[in-house]
Amino acid sequence: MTTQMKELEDPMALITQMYPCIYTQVAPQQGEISKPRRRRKKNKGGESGAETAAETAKKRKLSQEQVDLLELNFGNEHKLESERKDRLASELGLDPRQVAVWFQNRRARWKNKKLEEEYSKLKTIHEGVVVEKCRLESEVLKLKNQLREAEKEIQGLTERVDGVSSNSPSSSSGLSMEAVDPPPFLGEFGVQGFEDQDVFYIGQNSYINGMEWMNLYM
DNA sequence: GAACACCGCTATTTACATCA
DNA sequence: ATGATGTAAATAGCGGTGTT
Repeated sequence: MTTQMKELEDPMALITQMYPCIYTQVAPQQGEISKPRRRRKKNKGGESGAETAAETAKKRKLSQEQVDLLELNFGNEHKLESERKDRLASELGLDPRQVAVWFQNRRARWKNKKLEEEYSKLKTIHEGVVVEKCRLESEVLKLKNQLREAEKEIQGLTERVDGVSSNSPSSSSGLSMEAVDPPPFLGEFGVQGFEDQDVFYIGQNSYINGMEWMNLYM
């Protein structure tokens, strides 16, 4: 087995997993038992009917011209009907069987190439997704930190308000925001018109204060 | 439905070319 | 010169399909 084919083992699994509908004919479905192929015996030669080395050598390696014409035909149509096979064979001075074998091998090479292309495409997409995941995770961390800060702010404000109201019961009519720093946690979620108050919008035109929001959503 | 031929596919072998 | 390695051609075995 070549190194290229070894490299394809994982890609195949990956692609099959991601596109089961596309590659069902390529790889066995999950749960499907792939029969172990019976191992082929080596033909050590010397049998009756075996060709001489010279005859075998003569058959080897098609000429560039033959390959060019075969490639041209393959480019037009990957499948080979018997009529076209016979015509090509006579044009090229080859056995129809050789033409069929050439197309068979060419299809296998083409398929391998396609799989490699598909694999590198999926790999690129996967890398992008991983980067995006990292970005979102750090965003989550950042937001959690912001939330923690907001909690502290709310806690501080609550304590100060409690202190003020217990010290001067006459001022129970409302908060005196002059003494309080603007609540930073509203940030980009701040509601127009409520910039100076610790309120959150919870939809349907309802607004609640920070502690209630915390109780609801934390 | 069994037997057969034909075809395509995958895995493997074989022969050759190239390179260190 | 030679062994390792890659590649193309060829083969084996299997399954699917159409025909008789």
